[in-house]
Amino acid sequence: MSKTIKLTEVDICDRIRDKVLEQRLAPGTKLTEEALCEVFGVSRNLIRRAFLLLSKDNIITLEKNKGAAVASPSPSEAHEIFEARTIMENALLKQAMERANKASIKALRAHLEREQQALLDGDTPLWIRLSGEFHIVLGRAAQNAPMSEFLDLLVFRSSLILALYGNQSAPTSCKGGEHERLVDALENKDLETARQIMAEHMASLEALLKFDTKDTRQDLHSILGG
Amino acid sequence: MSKTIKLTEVDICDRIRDKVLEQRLAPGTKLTEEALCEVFGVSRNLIRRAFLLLSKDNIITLEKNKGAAVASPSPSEAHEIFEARTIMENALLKQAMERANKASIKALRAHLEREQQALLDGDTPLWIRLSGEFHIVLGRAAQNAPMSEFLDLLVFRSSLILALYGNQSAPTSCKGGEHERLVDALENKDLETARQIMAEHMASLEALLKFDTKDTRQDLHSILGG
DNA sequence: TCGCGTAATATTGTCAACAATTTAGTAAAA
DNA sequence: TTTTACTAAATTGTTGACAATATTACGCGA
Repeated sequence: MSKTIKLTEVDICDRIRDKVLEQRLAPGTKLTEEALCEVFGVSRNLIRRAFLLLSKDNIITLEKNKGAAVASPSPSEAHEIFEARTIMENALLKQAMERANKASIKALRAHLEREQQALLDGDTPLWIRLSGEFHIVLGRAAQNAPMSEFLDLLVFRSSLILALYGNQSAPTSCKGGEHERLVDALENKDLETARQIMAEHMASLEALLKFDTKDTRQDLHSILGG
Repeated sequence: MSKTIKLTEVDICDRIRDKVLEQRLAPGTKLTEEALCEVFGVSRNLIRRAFLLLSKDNIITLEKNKGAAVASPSPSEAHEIFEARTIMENALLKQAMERANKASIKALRAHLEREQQALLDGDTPLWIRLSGEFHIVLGRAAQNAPMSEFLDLLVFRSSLILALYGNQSAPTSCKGGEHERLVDALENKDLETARQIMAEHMASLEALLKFDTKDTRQDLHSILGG
């Protein structure tokens, strides 16, 4: 039997964040304390602390006496986040170019494998998450914790934005081997090429956005339960 | 009589952060819940939530069953933070150059006044805080909330680092009118000059660091009471 | 049917008591 | 004196009950 380790507020955060990254928790979804208590089998106290952390990352909104809801970034916020992300990805790319070693290249290649596999398996949520996580792994290669953690945050928020405004019918980006080409450029220490691929990649992501609102309700148990 | 508005966890965060920015809360200082309850006149619940937020910003460390202490960044963390800050200041400078308007220039000039006044008044803690806040105000001029908020964080953490490793005997930086010259360059849309001033400014800040540990204990009531 | 006010319900916020853990203090033995 | 074991105190972690607030449901009159 699996020993049930006592969950912390951070664990709960991560679980919820993952679902956001997988775009399985839609923006605007109301998160009630009671429901999450059941899902995670913990007390309200812990849930409330997790909410506090998530709200600090702008992954949920927390309004006094109104509770928590998955964040639903406005178009202008969306723009700011993509702008920030473009700048950060570029800055980190430069750092990564200088510092990437065998280990980080290997980690990136391994990640590409997993992306590929998820695509083959038709596991779309996993693939979406891995696509985002690629940029997180890439950021780690720059070996600057504050910066790569900030990028993490922007990647999470990007997921939220894509879930909200992403044009699902459009051919999904990242499938065109852009991630692979980025790793190649990194390995070859070809900063200019890497920058260009990244710029195109970011632009194509942002091009997916269509700013007309949609609204969805969801069942927390089925999403967070697993 | 002044109506005592009910404090939130965020208010308490801010109060503590301010003291960090003023370098009045030394790195390593233990923060007990009970003591802060008295200082702020709130329940432990709120203090614990404030701790959670502060720890997420790496302003305090929070260890299970051991409680909170003002963060005490290691030399390598310090280096990462200054590196990140240098990159972010540069990136934001470019954005600010493009977007700064009358209002932001005015805000910066007003801030310079306050710095000057604090210096004249001999109010060193206030001056230290305002020196840091200058960069926060400058960041705001870039009009990208995620990025400028990230810079805020780095500025706070820089204060911690300077308090820890700063060479107090050395002639303090920022007094040489570097902030003024930055605003001038910004107003003249002279990016190259601005970049150069900023680079020198950051370098001179980092040059103040001397990595030999010191250890201090402090009285929370007298520091946080006001 | 619609608007409005009111009561019932659900949800969030707060607090205080209790449990678990760490830290400080004390005394005995080497 | 130093070390160790043990006890007492202080500190942090957790829980559940209750208060405050918001949301919903209902009934009434127009």
